[in-house]
Amino acid sequence: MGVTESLDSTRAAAWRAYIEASQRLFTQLEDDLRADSDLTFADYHVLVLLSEAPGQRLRMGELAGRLVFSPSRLTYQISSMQRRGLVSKEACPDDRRGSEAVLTAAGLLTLSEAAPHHLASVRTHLMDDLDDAEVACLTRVFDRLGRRLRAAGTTSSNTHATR
Amino acid sequence: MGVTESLDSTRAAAWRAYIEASQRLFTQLEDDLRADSDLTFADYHVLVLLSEAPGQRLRMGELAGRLVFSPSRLTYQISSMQRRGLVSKEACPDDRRGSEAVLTAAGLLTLSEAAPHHLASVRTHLMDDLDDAEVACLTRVFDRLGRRLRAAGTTSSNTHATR
DNA sequence: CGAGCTTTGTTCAAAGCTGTACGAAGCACA
DNA sequence: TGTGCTTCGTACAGCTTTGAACAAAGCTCG
Repeated sequence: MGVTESLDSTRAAAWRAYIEASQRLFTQLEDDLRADSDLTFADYHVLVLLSEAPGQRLRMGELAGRLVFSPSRLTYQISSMQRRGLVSKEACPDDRRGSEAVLTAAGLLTLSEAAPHHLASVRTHLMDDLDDAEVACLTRVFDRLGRRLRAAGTTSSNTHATR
Repeated sequence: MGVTESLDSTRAAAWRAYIEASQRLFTQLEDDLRADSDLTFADYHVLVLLSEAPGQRLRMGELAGRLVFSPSRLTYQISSMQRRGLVSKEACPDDRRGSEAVLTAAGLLTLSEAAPHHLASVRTHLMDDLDDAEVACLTRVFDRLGRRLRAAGTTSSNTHATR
């Protein structure tokens, strides 16, 4: 019997469906990805972001921000990828504190081999089932949400009205 | 430029927005939860599921299935909660292989203290910003997705049309 | 019954992730 | 120029998660 009151029942249902399905979707995509490529979801995203960046390189901090990774997690992630030859790390020319992750040729190759499978997997598990209105709705909702959370994260402070 | 071709651009945008915002949302909720309760998102969900189950107890497998946890992860999760007194573990009467997790009084109390804060956090970070049509859309989309993935998981086999 | 196959949950080692503490730079302003 | 504050990324210790290997029951059919 419901501790769930305080979220009206249609919203509670939405919330649960969203959580559970997302969880399943992410694990499914990870599994597929690993089945045909030796990459993690995280690895894949690093490769995508680097491949799109000018010079195929990004500052650690920038990368961490976009991936929604803690700094230490990113350090770990990148050194793991470095060991496997997917990226290299260079000192940042204009800020001697910083370093940047750079996509290697091997990394780009790996990405280009993995991408078709991964995208197919995204399509079959998620996108093929959505009509255009639904896609539009998701985009609207999650764009807005992402913007709000990004903003909230920047301006410190714990703003969920608890008292 | 883009390895992203093969997903039309509106869908690619939807996909990215969804991934990033979800990631941010989950971390935000974890942080809030931990800030006012000593619980993890996982802990919280275990407590909710047990509190709703008849007899406030569930088989390990059942729980793992609903949480989308691997068996070993659930074993670890439950023993951690057991150490903290939130649940206990009993042998299953009718199947001597099995065991069930049982909610303790302390667990229930902890949940009832944490729930209002957590639900407030879900509201302010997500739900308050959604109009009814959006809620309906999310429910429809993720319900369907969840059902499909649940089914796919059951009937083994790797069905993402790769070849 | 009882020989094999399946299901349940745990264990263990290896890998991943978090938070805290730091060292090294930059930056501001007297 | 130098003193203190901030930002960048890393290091390390400890916890979490994963996957493979298992033991213990159940189940099926001859």
